[in-house]
Amino acid sequence: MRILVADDHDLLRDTLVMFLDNEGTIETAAVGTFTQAVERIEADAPYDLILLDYNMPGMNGLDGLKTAMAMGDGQRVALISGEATRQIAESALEAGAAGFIPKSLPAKSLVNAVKFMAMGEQYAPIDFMTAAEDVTTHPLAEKLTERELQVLKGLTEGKSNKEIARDLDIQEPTVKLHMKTLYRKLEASNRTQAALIAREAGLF
Amino acid sequence: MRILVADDHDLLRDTLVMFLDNEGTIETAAVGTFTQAVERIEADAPYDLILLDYNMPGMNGLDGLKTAMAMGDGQRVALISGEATRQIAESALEAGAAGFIPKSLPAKSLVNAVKFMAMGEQYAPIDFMTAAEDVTTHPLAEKLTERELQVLKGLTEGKSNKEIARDLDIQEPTVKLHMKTLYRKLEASNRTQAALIAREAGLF
DNA sequence: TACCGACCTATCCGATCGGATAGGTCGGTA
DNA sequence: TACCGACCTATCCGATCGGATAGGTCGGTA
Repeated sequence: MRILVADDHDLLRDTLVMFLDNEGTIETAAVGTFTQAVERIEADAPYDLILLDYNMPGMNGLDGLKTAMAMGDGQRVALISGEATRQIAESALEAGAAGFIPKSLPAKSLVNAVKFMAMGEQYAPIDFMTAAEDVTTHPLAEKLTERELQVLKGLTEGKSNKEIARDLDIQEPTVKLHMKTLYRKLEASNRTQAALIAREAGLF
Repeated sequence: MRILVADDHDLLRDTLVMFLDNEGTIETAAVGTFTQAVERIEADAPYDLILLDYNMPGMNGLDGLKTAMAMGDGQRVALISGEATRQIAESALEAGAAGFIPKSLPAKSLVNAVKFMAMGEQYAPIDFMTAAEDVTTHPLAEKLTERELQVLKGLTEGKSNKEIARDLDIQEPTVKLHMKTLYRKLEASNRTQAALIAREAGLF
């Protein structure tokens, strides 16, 4: 069983490699950046499982996950992260990741999860996926309608009303209507404040 | 030598405890939240060194550090973090922390650092403190004049040009001038983008 | 059926923004 | 002294924003 670990935290790498090597049946490789991971996969594929740190250099969030999954003959790739939200975990699993591992997991569970995934299963810690729910599904987001969220997303990308209208295929006055509602709900007095509040709340 | 580790990442706790216990001369206790750490210190003080995770529940950044240091007869406390910036590390050291440990450290160095600190020394990894310097003193900030920074600060607070002008005691046209220059330097096409870019870069 | 919430459109208008143009002060340097 | 960069002010104008007012569709529920 061959596993590749890519994480810029040497400590996690060292630990994981040590625990996995102790299993006897597992052969572990480890690198510290996404670029190195890509090189390694190109030279050494296929792996039974690849673990990618969500916050490592070059990773660019889920982009790196998708890139890695597309490599070779369709690699099994799992995300590992200390800070990622439940939303990110869900997006990763939807995108076809082999699993999601929060770094808050005990070493033993972590090793078990890795073996589980290397055998072809999809893994995510139940408590993380459920417990975090209320916290992560931002209270703000619940107050907003679907359209308002779409408009807000455009705003947090620095777009003008006209651009947002074009992108959503609606008229500019409608965008303004949603903006007005958004300001009220977010307690903002202009678009810049609304954008900052949305970012602050971790939306998008 | 008695050491207390407080970190919500079970993996890190397990690893650290294992490595330190292997030393023979070190007795290690471990907890998962700041509240537990406080209880443990009250019951069990003094420790030769206490390691606190910067991002753990109840920690509230440097507040937890200061609280812990003030306990008992003046505890020696070090910060450990996976995500903290150089600025945070410096603030911690200035506040009198025994040291700062980024989680990117290899396991061996980490254990050595802990022992070093437990013996009364102050520790911080040289490369982290220097290498991060250029990154953290944001390149953006260097390109901006003092006035431009003041105007940008107002913008990131969601203020209008008129409000910024009043606060800085200059005329509105002058604020607009600085705005125009800011858009050019930040490669933004409107105030919302400029505000988001500034926040993204960690300014203010 | 009556009503409601989410959504969409149109029109109007004052405020603000974004950019240009033209002028100035002041401290520091070739 | 001549020049430059950082800063400040004023005026103008088209574009955009923010808010109000009035009207509509459509699916779901009392």
